[in-house]
Amino acid sequence: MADPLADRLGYLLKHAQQSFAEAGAHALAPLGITGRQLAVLAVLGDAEPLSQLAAAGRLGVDRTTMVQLVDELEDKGLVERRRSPEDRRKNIVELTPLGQDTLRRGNEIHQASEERFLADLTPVETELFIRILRRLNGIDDEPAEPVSP
Amino acid sequence: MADPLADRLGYLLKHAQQSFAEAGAHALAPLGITGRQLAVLAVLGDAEPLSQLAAAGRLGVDRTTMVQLVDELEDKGLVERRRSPEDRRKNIVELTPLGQDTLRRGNEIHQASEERFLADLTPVETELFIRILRRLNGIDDEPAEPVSP
DNA sequence: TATTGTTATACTCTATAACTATA
DNA sequence: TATAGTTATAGAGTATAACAATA
Repeated sequence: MADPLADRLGYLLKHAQQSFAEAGAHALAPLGITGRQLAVLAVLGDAEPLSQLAAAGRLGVDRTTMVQLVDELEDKGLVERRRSPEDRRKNIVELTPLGQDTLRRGNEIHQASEERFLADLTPVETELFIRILRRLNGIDDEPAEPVSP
Repeated sequence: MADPLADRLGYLLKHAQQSFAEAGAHALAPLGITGRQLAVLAVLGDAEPLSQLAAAGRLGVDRTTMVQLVDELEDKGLVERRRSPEDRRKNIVELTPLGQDTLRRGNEIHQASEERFLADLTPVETELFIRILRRLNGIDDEPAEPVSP
C-alpha cells in the first residue's frame, strides 16, 4: 500500500465520518434539514423539554452556538422557544408538531442511511464496530442481557 | 441509555475522530506541529518528490489549501519548494533534513498516541476495527496472505 | 454575584474566482 | 488554451467577550 495515510487512524476516522456525513446530508435534503439539525431535534425531542443550555450540554456545543442552532430550527418552524415559568432566565425549547414529524421522518432516513453505509459489513462486524465506537467514546455498554433461564 | 445521540453512527464517528485528534495534537505539541501537518509531511516524505498539486490530491484538499499547508511547513523550515526542471509551472516540495527528522519523530508519537487511544481494545478488536474502517473508506484490504504450504 | 440567553466579533478551515507564469 | 501556483475573498463552523434580564 503506497499511501502513507491509509493506515492512519486519524485519517480513517476523519474520512469515514466525512463520507457518512455527506451521505446523510444528501439523504436528508428532501426534509430541508442537515444532519446536525436532526441531531438537535433528536436531543430536544427526546424526553422532557430542555433549556438551551441543557441541550447545548447534550450536544457538546457552547451556548452561543446553541442560540444559532435554535434560531435555524425556529425559522423553519420546527421548534418553539418559551420562557420557563420556574426560572425566567431559561428558554424551554420544544418541538412543534411539524418538528416532531420531521424528527420521526429524519430518524427513518438516518437509519436507512446508516444501513447503506454499513451494508458491506456482516451483521457481526456491524455490531462489533458500533460497540467499539461506543467504547472509544466512553459510552459504557449496557451489561450483557441476563441469559433467559 | 437516555442519550438519543449515543447510538448514532455520525455522532460516534465524529466524537471518536475529535477526541483522537485532540489527543494527537497534544502529543505532537512538543514537536511544534499539528496532526494535519504531520500528515502533510508523511505524504511529502513518502516516496518520490511530489508537486503541490499531486500532494493535494493525496491529501484530499484543493490546491489553494495546499499552498497554505506548504507555507506553514516552509516557515518552520521543514520543507522546501523548488521549481521542477521538467515543468517550470510545478513546485516540487521536498523535506529538509529537519523535516525528515520531524516526520520520523512525529510518526513515533503518532503511533504511540494511536496505541493509547485503542488501548482498551483486544488485539483482535483493534485489527478488526482498523480493517472495517479501511473497508468503509474504500481501501481494499490486501488479499489474505497465501497460506504457507 | 452568578446564570441564561443574546449579540458582536474573531478565528479556523476550507473553497471559489481571478491573476501570473508556464506549457 | 490549459495547467500549476498564488492571492484575495468568502463561507461554514465555532468560540470568546461583553451585555441584558433574571436569580
